[in-house]
Amino acid sequence: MRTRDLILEEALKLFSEKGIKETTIRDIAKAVGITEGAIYRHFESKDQIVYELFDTYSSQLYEKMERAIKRGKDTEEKFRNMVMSFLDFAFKNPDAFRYLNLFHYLRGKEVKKFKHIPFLLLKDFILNMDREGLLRIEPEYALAMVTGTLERVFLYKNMGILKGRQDEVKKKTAELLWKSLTKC
Amino acid sequence: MRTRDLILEEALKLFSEKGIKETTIRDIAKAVGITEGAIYRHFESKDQIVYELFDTYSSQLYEKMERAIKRGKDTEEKFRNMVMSFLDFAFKNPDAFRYLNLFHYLRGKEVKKFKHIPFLLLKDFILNMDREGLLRIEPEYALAMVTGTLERVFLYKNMGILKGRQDEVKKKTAELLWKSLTKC
Amino acid sequence: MRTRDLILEEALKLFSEKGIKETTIRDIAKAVGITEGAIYRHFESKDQIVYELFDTYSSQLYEKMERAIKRGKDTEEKFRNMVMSFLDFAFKNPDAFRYLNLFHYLRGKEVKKFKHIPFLLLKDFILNMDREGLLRIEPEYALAMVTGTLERVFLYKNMGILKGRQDEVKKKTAELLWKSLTKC
Amino acid sequence: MRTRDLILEEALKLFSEKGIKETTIRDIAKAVGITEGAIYRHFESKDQIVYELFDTYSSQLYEKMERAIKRGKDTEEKFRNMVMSFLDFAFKNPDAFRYLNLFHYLRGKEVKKFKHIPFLLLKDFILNMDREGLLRIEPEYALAMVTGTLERVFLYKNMGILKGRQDEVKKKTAELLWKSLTKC
DNA sequence: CATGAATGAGGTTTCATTCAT
DNA sequence: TATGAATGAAACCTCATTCAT
Repeated sequence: MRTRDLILEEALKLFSEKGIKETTIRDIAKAVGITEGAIYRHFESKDQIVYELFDTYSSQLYEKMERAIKRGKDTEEKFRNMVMSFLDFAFKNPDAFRYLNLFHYLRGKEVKKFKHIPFLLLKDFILNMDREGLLRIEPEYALAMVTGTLERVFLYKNMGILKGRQDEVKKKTAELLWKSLTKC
Repeated sequence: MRTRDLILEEALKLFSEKGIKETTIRDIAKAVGITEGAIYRHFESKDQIVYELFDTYSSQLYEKMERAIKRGKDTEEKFRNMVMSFLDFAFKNPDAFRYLNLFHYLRGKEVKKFKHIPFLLLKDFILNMDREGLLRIEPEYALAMVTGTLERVFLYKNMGILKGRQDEVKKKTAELLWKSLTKC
Repeated sequence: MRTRDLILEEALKLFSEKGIKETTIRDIAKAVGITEGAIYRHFESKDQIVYELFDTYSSQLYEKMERAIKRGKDTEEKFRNMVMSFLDFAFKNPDAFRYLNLFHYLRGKEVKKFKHIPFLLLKDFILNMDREGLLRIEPEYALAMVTGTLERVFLYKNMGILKGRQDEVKKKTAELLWKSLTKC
Repeated sequence: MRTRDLILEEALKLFSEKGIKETTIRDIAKAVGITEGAIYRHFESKDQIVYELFDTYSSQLYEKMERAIKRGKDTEEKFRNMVMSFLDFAFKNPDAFRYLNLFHYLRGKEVKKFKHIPFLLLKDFILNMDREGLLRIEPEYALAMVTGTLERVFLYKNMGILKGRQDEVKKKTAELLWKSLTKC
């Protein structure tokens, strides 16, 4: 069953580099070192690969964030842990993270088939912060700021615009977001 | 020469809705009410349409931001004007804005063929703020926060997550970003 | 729109000779003298060709039989006319007739999408003969005998087993069936 | 050697239900509960399965009819026995019978490889009836009527159009055909 | 300027068959 | 004998682009 994983691995790489439509089954097969037909012994269709990759990694990120939140003593620590685990996942799985981001601009309704959407976890957390009276801005703006900043921090780190060690970046981003969101 | 503009108009709509690869020349022709062949009277290729749309709207946004900056008396007003003009463009041309965003995750090098990249204007502005000693965070982080937040504010407004009048949203976002970036 | 008809014509020929699954789009394209892609300007799919051919020719046969029945003065003449028009169609459109027969053994429920099924006309006619007290055998057996004999007469005529002029064959078959069905 | 028979059994079922081309080696393997490769331990190719099934069942039907004929005292009883044994086979082996019928409209020359073709037996019998002066119609028409009616009686019985016990149907059909063929 | 049929390359998928285990 | 992954050819279909009209 090694081949199946190889297919997923190479598909993820290619999808995140070139886009889903731009990646052909032949591209994937070539990357794995098999023929096109062989892929269909492991997956029913290209769509299934697309789906499975999304499901796997969004669940993975979701659970990582969930665990990170639980590890925190108070809301601030929970928030920082969550942000840092988010970036940790992105830095360790850049392809997967880029891949997950492909779905922001493409779908919407179809995403509801999936078990765990990290975005929803983040949203709940921030709504909770609001209920606790911690936010100095409306929660929707806070959400936009957190998700947007996190995505860009990853992007700019990967593009070389943002320098420094990963640990440092994670810490600084958590710090910066917490301060921006909460009453000074 | 009206047809040419109609083609661009419909192509923009379709590209931003379904994606570039997912939109066929036939789709565009049908939307305009002409046939496939006719498109090639006006454009050499599909790529040319893609290119021209990007060029047009990135220039438009760039110049709008440029003018907004000039209208400000001091750095704070310049910043607020820039942010607000950015969102103004996005709200008034949602298709164009979504379209421009398609290029963040797909290309990179190829973007260098274009005259005016709004991102570069923003970047320069923030570097300048840093030089003036206004930032309380490193400029790369500031850049990530501004670009990310702006994109998400637009996205969430369009998805209905973020409510309120456009004017209000623009003002609030400018306010929030300025406060987050600068020393309290 | 000539090409569209040519495609139908050649598809009919090939389907009736080799079978539907055994005939490829490429076979049809080659027979017409165009490329495979061109077929899809005229038809959405292979299935649509299959469907349209069935619809066209089953309607045609149905209506031909309907007119033939109307031309008869009494039941006997109506019956003979119907049988003869059935064979007339088969002899003049052997491919179409063979093609229609392909569906006896393949489908069943799906056939209900079609407007005019010759079989149903025949069935009604024979049930009517029964109500008039003309049959010496149960109507279901009469139906089996008529449909079965007609199909085989066509088949054997085409295979050369059954000799003689078409007109003769039509008349003899009508005679033979009428006598077999009715009280001597 | 049980597996070999199971393969034939399931292949027959699938072929007669869905058609030969429409049935894959994988379908057969799954139905038997083995894998694709295993089939090739027992058969050289799919074609061999197709061939062997035809050979087996056409011989079986042929011999059954032969024995039935021998059991009759005079021509009428021989004829009735033959017809009834034919239907008996069809009712007891509907898949096999449907399968044999697939070959009427598909092949022609290739059928000559086979030892025993029931059709030829029937043909000889009827030519003999003609020589004995028993037929009131030309033998080719008689042949068409017999083969056609038999096939349809089976078909309509299976489809539920023709009701009644199998024994009854067999007897009635034999009666009806004998009367239709011979001088009253 | 416009039509729309046609091309040709390439995409996804299917499937009989082979082969290492 | 059996497995099941892999092959390779071929099937259906798509689509940017060309071209005669």
